[in-house]
Amino acid sequence: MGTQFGKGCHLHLIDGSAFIFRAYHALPPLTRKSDGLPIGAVSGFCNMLHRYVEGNSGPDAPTHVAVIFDKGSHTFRNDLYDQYKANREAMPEDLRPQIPLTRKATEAFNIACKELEGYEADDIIATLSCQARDAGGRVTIISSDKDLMQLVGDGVEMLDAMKNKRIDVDGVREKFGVGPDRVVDVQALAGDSVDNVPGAPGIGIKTAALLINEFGSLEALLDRADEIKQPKRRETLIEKRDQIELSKRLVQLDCNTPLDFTLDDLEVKDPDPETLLGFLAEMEFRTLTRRIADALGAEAPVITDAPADVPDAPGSTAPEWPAIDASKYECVRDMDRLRDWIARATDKGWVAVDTETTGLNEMRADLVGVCLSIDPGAACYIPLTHKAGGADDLFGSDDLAEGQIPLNDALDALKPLLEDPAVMKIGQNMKYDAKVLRRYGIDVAPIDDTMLMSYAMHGGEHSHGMDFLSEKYLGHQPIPIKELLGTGKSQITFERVPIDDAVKYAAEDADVTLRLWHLFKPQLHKAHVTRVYEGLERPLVPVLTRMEMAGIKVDRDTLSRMSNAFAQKMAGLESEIHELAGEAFNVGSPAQLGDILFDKMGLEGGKRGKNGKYSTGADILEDLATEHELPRRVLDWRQLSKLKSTYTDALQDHINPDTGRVHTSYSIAGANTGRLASTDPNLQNIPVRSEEGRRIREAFVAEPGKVLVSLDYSQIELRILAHIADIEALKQAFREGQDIHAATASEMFGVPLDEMTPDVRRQAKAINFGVIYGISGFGLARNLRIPRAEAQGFIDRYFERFPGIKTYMEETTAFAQKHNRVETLFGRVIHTPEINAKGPRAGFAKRAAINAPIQGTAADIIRRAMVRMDDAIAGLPAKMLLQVHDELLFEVEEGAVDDLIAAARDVMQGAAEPVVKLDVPLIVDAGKGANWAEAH
DNA sequence: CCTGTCACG
DNA sequence: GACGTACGTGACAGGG
Repeated sequence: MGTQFGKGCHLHLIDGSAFIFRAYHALPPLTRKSDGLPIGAVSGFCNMLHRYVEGNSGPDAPTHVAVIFDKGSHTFRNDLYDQYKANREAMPEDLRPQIPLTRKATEAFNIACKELEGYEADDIIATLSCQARDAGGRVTIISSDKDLMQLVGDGVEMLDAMKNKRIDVDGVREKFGVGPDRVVDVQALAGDSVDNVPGAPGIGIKTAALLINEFGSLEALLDRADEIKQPKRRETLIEKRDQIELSKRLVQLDCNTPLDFTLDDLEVKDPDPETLLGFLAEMEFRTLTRRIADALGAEAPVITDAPADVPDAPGSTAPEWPAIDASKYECVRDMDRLRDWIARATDKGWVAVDTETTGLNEMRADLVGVCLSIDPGAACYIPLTHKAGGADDLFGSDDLAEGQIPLNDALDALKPLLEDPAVMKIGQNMKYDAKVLRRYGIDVAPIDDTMLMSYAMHGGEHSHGMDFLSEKYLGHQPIPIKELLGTGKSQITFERVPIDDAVKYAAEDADVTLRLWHLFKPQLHKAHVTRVYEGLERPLVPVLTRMEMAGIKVDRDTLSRMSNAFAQKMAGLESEIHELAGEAFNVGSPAQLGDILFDKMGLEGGKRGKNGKYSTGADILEDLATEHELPRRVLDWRQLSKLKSTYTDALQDHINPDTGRVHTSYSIAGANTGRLASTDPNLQNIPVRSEEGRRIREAFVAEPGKVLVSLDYSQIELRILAHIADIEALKQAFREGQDIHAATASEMFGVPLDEMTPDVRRQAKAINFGVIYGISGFGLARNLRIPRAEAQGFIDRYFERFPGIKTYMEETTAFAQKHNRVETLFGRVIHTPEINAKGPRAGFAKRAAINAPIQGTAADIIRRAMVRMDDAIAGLPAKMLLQVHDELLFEVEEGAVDDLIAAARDVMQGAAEPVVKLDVPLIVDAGKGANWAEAH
């Protein structure tokens, strides 16, 4: 052992990605029994590794071995050619979570596992092959990928593990018609549809080989292309020379990848039975565990058959868990202890993580401490930047408290753990912690999030905050943060909390989170929401993290000027209003306004709300406006007041001084239907409907040299309704690209499309939206300002023309009444706990139940688009900034606008597939401009 | 802290 | 027959 790689050595290089895909496609979609984790590909992968190891006896056995994986979707080839591998299908959603597990499997077999950001596995294989060959050793590449055939020769061979067929120089010649040294020339000409390498159109492998053999090399061929007799072929070679040369650079493997290890690190090692069997048992591979235990002469660990017994009732925790006891948590104050925790977490494969900070704004808050928890009851707090002097120290020293690991030392130690692909990081609302840590240079991954698990399983049932979940599912009330920080004016920040108190609070949070994870993880499967969680909730965390941290540039001067203009106009309106009223009062007070309108002025139609005050909503003032001038003035004043206070004033306070941009925060688990919600500030309700309001969007601008691009789904909810309720007439109208509201009106009222009046169309539009909302005669009447009976007549006629809609509404409410939930097309569950209630609440629940699958499916679709978007635009100088339910807003360099629109539109229009094949096309409209008003 | 109002999809 | 209703959000101001 320990000899240097050289003559007599034999290196095996396994193409890990090929193994994974083979395993995935060869096996049915197996899941782990206890929790439903998809596991088919990992199982096949382990079987293949095992078979490989078993077959490695004899004189030809390798002395060195490594499994090589791809890493990152963007490589230097994408820089050469942005369409490289662009038509690759997205990774199946149930495969993605298995990828890190195959790395872990490789390590469990004690085989070196190598990858390099920005490089394909093929390049690493090429580099190692060259190194091994130059050192005088032999190489076997275990793969059947033709892209690797250029490496064969001089002691380098390939082995197709499936067919157990060796590929040597003759094998390559058989496949390509040329020797390995000319394989890239042939590939450059023939191209590759799988990797989207263009090549020379009309020339395949056969012709390419013929030409290369005739001219000797690609360069000679291109230089002497005019000698070719066939005119078509000659022209192609001359015209497409650039494209062919680019293709060669794409297929040419890089033998000089910067590796951070040497061949000697790849020496064959025997597996450690305990590690390997432990991993296999954790995966619950019964047969394979037994087989390998036999082969190793070790005892097979017991894998229980029963799924983990998970209590659903509050307070009934698993019996082996210790009680939650805040006095038992460790305070980590030196590097030795920290390293110990990190080692234990790495070994375990998962760790609950919670950060403590100076505030709730992730873009501004500073890190104060980090907590880890590995087992129920085993949690620690690592204080980092607590200040000396307690909460009652009025002058609060700025010196750091004693006994804390220097921040940078701790972060350096934590970074490998938090970024380790083989260790699951568990959090409650992990986006918060990920954003904070991202500002300290740490990219937390992979992650699980108990808040999102609860959301996937219990959406609509209850909230998903940690305190609530702990109380309900663990029967434990965590220490309220108020006890540490106080409230109101005397509130302190976490850095002022004495470390001893902080340990109890913070470590408890990590402990609770870990316990919730243990409870929830196996339940996802039973609740049939694994796909939803894995595909629609969890992957959004890194996407939103990037969007929120990018922020959007907002021009303060524009807002400030508008504020002043609004203030002036409001002052003018206010004095007019006072004049009309005959006295001064607070226009902004609905109570005072009501008294003026209905008591003092004696206008008709005063309705008192439940607090005994007159109602003065916009619809009421609108009605009064025909009788008196004052209500119109109030309406105008209110509009300006809204625009000023909520937008032109408040938005300025949200401009981050460090970035000059506004960073919203999206809550993933905020809305019942699966929609996102935007807070601090809400950038999903920036005015657009009124001309005056829309101008606020002029303050949302692109950086110099860049453009804002907006893409939005056209009528997505109506399209989904047409699909779900299966309304042929609507589907047809969408397929033909008709104006859907006009088509509806035509169908309902028998008016030909070319005779349609705006008013009839408007009514049909109101009905279409009403249907999505769970239509009622009252609601439609109010919206259209028509008598209730007339509205009911419209609805009746609508149902007559589109009976499928009525059926959908009835079936959906019946389903909800029976199951207490409804579902989207993608399996998102929305609970409807009020559906069987008595009284008006049932009506609310019914309409919500009708609306939820439609709104929710639309929400799922744009979530899918967002999850795929990063990969789709990876090669472009563009960033996704905002989501507004059916719209995505990007900031992109001017030159790349068209490319971005094409790429993003593709993703959005195809976002339902392959899980759902809609009967209607999804159409995405695009706009661009220097600001959001122009782009939208 | 709750309510009314109003901005968005 | 009466009851109150279009679906989903978040922010701000007023008023107790």
